[in-house]
Order: sequence, then structure tokens, then C-alpha cells
Amino acid sequence: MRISEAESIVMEALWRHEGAQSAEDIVAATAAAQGWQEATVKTLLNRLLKKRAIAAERDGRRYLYRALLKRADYVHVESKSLLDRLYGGRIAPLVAHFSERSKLSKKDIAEIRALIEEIERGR
Amino acid sequence: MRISEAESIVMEALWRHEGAQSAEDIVAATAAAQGWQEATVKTLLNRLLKKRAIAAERDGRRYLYRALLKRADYVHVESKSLLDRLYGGRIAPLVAHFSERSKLSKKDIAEIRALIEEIERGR
DNA sequence: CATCTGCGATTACATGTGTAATTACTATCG
DNA sequence: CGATAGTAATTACACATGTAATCGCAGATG
Repeated sequence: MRISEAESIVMEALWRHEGAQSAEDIVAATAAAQGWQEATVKTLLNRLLKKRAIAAERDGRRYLYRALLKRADYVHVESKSLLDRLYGGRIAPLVAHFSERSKLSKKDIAEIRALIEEIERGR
Repeated sequence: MRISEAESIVMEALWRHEGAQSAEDIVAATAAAQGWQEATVKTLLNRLLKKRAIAAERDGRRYLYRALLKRADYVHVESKSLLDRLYGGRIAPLVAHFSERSKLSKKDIAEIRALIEEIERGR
């Protein structure tokens, strides 16, 4: 089941906190920044419920929502899809692309180098 | 202007060849693999024309189509969007993600290492 | 108890997208 | 010249998505 762009904004808000959150919390965390009305957030929450990406448990008069879909899983699916579609499924061409295009910063390069070394050290 | 998933398949077919191609060529290059009818490809070509992502020049009774949008630009927009949405705009976390998740192959690692070294050598 | 109020549930509506079928036009062939 | 065939243009239609407004119900309040 696909998560749309707008829905993913709501998911991010849920992922940012461990525990379950009320609709009000989610609205507070997203509406202003996105220029959304509360109703919009409610709709998105309902669609995510339909998609089983989140769960709701009653808490008195209201519901508390929490993510069922894990961020890492979502991130992986999205990333892999992009890598497959645009870079033949390999990561090096992506790095190469950014190195030519956006010019990687010193920091980016140092980070990647450190990562690679760490991976290689770990066999 | 956004290029949809299906439309991008057509763009890829156009990008694969330098010169302009006929609708028939594009159909041959995509329809079977996607399980599309010819009409579907025609629709996509027209939508891409509307979006100014491609251009058509008359060639006798038919048209020859060619990409206006450059693949590198498309790839960049898509990649940057993903990086921004999921990895805080930095590339190292993406590499880290795949190193944990998909397990990078020896070849991937060697490629990335070579890239980094090349970049660093080039200052 | 009658009402208000805060939430969730339902409904709305325009646009985008996937996927075609149908229509219309224009060379070409008999 | 009229029929045919290959193309492109127009129309179709269901479902997804962005973005809300409205409805309805269960407690809180006077």
C-alpha cells in the first residue's frame, strides 16, 4: 500500500515521537507548517488508518494514534525504488551524480569515507 | 511540472536514443514490457507534450518525438527530493541506510571508495 | 434535562494518473 | 475518386490525492 506525499508528512510527525499521539498533537505538529486545516489532517489520519499504516486506540473521548509502518521500512522502499528506477539499483552512481551535480561538501565526503572505512573494517 | 511514474517510463525510452523517435518506436520500446496498449503510450506522449517535457516535429504523416527535459535534470530533482524528505538532505545517511539494510556488495563498496578517492584527489 | 462543544466520521469536490476506446484526418491504393 | 489504413486527437472512466466542510454523537455545563 502506497503512502502519499501528504500522508508521509503525517507519518513523520508520528515517527518523531515514541508514544501514541492525539489528533490534536499531530495537527499541532503539521498543520501550520503545511498550511493545512485541521480537517485535512483528520482526513489524512483516516486514510492512513484505512491503509493500516497507523493504529488508533481509544483514550476517553478521543483517539491516540501511533505508527504501525516503521520508518526504516518506508525509507527503504522509497529509496530502493528510486535507486532501481534511476540508478540501475546501484548506489555508487547516485553518489557520483551528487558529486558532479550538487558538489558534495567536505563534510559529506568525510562522512562517506568514514562510513566506507567502517564497513570495510567490519569485514 | 511533475512527471508521473508511467510518464517517466516513456521518457526513459526517449532518453535511450539521441535522435527523435516515432510513436511506433516508443510503443515498441515500452508497451510490451509494461503491458500497455498502444493507445496508452499515445496518451502519455500527449501528456508529456502538454507538460513541455518533450517536443514533436512533423515527419510526413506522423510525428517524431524527442525529450526536452534532460534526464540528468529529472534525476537530480527526484534524487534531491528523496534525499531532502528522508535523509535530511545529506547523502551519507543514505549510504549508511543501505549499508545496514541491503548490505552493500563488495563491488558497491569498492566503487564508492574509488569515487571518494577520486573526488578527494581532484581536491 | 436541554444545550453546547469537542472529536471523529462522513461527504465533497477538483485535479492527477493509469489505462484505454473512439473519432477524426490524411495519404495511399485499387 | 472512393475505400482503406495508419496516425494523431479527443473523449472516457475509475481510482488516488490534496484539501476541506459538514454531520453526528458522547460528555461537559448551566
